[in-house]
Amino acid sequence: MLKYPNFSFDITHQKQGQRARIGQLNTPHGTIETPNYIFCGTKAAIKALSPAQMLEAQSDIILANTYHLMLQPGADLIEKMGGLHQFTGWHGPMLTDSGGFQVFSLGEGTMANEIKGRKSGGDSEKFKNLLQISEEGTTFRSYVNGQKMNLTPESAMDIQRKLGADLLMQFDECTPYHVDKDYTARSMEMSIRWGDRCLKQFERHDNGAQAVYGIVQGGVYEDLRRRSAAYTKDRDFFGTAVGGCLGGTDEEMYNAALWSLEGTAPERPVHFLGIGRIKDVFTFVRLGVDTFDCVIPTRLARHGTAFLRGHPGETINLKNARFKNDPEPLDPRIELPCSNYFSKAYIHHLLKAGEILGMQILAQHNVATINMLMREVRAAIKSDSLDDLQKEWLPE
RNA sequence: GCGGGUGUAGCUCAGUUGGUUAGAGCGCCGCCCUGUCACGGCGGAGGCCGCGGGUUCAAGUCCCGUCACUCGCG
Repeated sequence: MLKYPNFSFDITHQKQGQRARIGQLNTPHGTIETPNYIFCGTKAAIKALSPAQMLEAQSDIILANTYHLMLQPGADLIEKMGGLHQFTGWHGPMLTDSGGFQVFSLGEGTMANEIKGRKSGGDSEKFKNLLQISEEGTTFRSYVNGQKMNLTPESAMDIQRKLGADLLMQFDECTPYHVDKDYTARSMEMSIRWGDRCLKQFERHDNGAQAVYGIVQGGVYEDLRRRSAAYTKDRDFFGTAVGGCLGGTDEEMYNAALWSLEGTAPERPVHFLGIGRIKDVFTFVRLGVDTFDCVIPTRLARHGTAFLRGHPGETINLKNARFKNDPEPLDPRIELPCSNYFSKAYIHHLLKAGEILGMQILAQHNVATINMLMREVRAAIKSDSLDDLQKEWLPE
């Protein structure tokens, strides 16, 4: 039985009858307060931001991706370089995703495209790299050099062991949206078997430095979600992650998450894979989610969009002409030049001129804003004032 | 002064032997992005085709004139 001696999750505050909670997630590379947000450094880099800039923005934890790093530069090299912490210079807690999502995204394109029936923006050639999904695992072509590669539950765990992050994900299949319940059920059952293989492989090399999360699948179907949740609860996972397709609407997403979380082990940390707009944080913190990860803060930043506290709709598009003459900074409440010094006019100009600095400023601003959100959410859970805080962040 | 070239979208240019609502790239305006193959994706606005005549059923395309810019020669 797996014990995870160097990890623990302490729930320090939870009001009777509510799922929202404050916790401390302890890892060999430090402790983070939860709820918290894990920023995506897919290829062992937060796009446009250095570790120092991430710390300035008060980030606690980041994530990297098995799939991308196995292709380039390879898990063996990162192991040789001392693991991800040493390699990247990020010395706080880290999580690695298992590569399961890429099995899906390479076949289908992005989640949003798939749900909305778009096929990856017209360039479907880009997404024909997936060769096969079978009980054994997956076969695909490297987007780096076209080489045929494969990923199995065992190899996903071995690679994550070499990468050396603190928190690991089991290998799973992220079930698409446009498949029937039968396919979703079979996919979920396979992810369960894959989860068992992951735990077995993990245990074989376990040295206490890492901890594994099981992933709840089951698409948008209540019985499948509950069954998958019961499975993760029964196994020796350190944490529970909610993954897969959650549906196309807020309501579908809420239900899928609810069904996933109601039956999971309440004492384990809960991670919500791939979700993380401001409204989602408010919604899912109330369901007991402890950590989020999402590419949205950094991707939107690179595309010119800033998260803004108290702005209807969460974001503003700095490329809009209305900011051309706007001398005000983004948000004086954040004590960083990215938010309280540079004018919107300047950021607008940088984006229009194609200067990298524009993306850097917005990326750090978005990260800092989300971190401010998480701090305030934690405080609000403690003082039982989430509703009021939500009104401040998301006015009508 | 003589000879040649060029004038088409904000910019740089395509526009077949004359033939439907004149195109592209960039720029401009806006929308999109939820376990990142992503400084990306989608859409929109915008043209007395230098100007004036003419030939023709039909002219951005041919002819004449004119203006501007440009190159060469005096």
